[in-house]
Amino acid sequence: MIGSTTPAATGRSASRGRIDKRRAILEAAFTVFAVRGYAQACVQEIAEVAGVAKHTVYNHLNDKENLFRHAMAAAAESALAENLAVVESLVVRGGDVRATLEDVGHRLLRRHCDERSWALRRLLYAEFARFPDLLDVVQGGEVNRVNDALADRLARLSLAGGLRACDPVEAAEQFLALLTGPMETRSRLGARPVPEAELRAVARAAVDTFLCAFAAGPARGA
Amino acid sequence: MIGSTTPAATGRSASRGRIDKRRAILEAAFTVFAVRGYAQACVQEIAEVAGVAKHTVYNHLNDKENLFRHAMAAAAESALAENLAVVESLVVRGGDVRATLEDVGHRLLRRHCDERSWALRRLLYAEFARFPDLLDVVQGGEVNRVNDALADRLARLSLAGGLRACDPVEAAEQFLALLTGPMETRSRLGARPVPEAELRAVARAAVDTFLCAFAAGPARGA
DNA sequence: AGAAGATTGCACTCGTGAGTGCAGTCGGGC
DNA sequence: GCCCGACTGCACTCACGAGTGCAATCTTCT
Repeated sequence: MIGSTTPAATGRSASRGRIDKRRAILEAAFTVFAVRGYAQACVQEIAEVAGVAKHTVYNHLNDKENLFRHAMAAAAESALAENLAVVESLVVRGGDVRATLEDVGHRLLRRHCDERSWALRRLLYAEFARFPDLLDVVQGGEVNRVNDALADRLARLSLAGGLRACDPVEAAEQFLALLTGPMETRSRLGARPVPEAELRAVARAAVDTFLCAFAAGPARGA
Repeated sequence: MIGSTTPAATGRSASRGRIDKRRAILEAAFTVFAVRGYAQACVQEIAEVAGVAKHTVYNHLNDKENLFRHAMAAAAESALAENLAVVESLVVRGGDVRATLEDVGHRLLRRHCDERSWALRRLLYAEFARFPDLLDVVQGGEVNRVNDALADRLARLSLAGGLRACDPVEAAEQFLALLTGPMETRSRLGARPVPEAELRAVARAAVDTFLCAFAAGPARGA
């Protein structure tokens, strides 16, 4: 969606119409903001991409600022939901902790590396100085809550004997760090699409190291 | 320097003068860009902060774009030098690998969390879409070279028996990830000044986990 | 059909900031 | 003392984009 240059992904066919223009506007806004940045993005273009008149944009969201905030919030919310869904799926099956962690890690990495996620992070970094509250809207929900959810799961895993006793929050923090840290360089801020195999390799390496530190008994790397 | 609001850190006393105005301009430019972002920063203000006439800015650097690029390059270069200096100091002393790693990790974290570094990263993220070559100027030198230098040191450490045999590049990657990853949330994109004790704790935790995975013999956490 | 509200296209105001031109000033070298 | 080049202050042009007003049109509800 982000990379799309086609003018109206949502509402061109029903050009003059009814549907949820608002959603189309927010989506288009995020797309354009992602490409141009806040200041360079002009409302006119957002309206065009949304397949809507500029006036309509101002009808739904009064300001460019408001538009930006809501677009970011919407994007963050959907990204958060995706990540949480992945984390929630981390359940203690038979006893194959390694495979489970690798799978979850890999899926988290895929989310982390897609275009929308990178755009969200770039915009957050970019406009954070001018929109300090953005951090609460985006980061507060995005990173912290994923970390907390992961900590919950790791705690369960620990109690079930899959991991050694540890501070689950710290463990989650390090697991996520081992996953996402290496991507900063590998995907060039999202400019380079990282092949699946590489994602898998990074996830495997992260789990290797993670399990060396946190596995329950006589654990050992691959 | 970044947080300073005083108009001329370098060249106000010798207002009409000779010295290296250019350096003052680049520094002022980075300061202003860091606070306002590229688009919102106006050349007039940069000139004022540098203690220089707007015209002089255009004399030294033709464009706002050029100004931005050079300011970023200068800031990145100095940041890189600082980080490399820290990594270079990682030498195999007696045999206290853990203490050495913790010290280096802690100093890297301090660099990573200071205002200039965060500003540099924020600007890179922010304007990367409009200045794709920025990544070569900044990131190419910044992250990769620090990683490479660290990999060199870890390889030496490994040969000397301080670490188990491993891919030093991957080890360096994970060590840096364990260090910087947790800071993303803890310092709120650089808005929250992280206390020394916390930096030290993160460094210790990173080294703990790192050594669990990469220590030579019968290594074990703290 | 008719009314109400949303939507549209267009033209407009207004502020802002990049970049330039010019005339005057300063400082150092000859 | 004088010249040259860098620097300065000021006023100016110009492009761009946010936000508004208005009249016409469409959609939907009754």
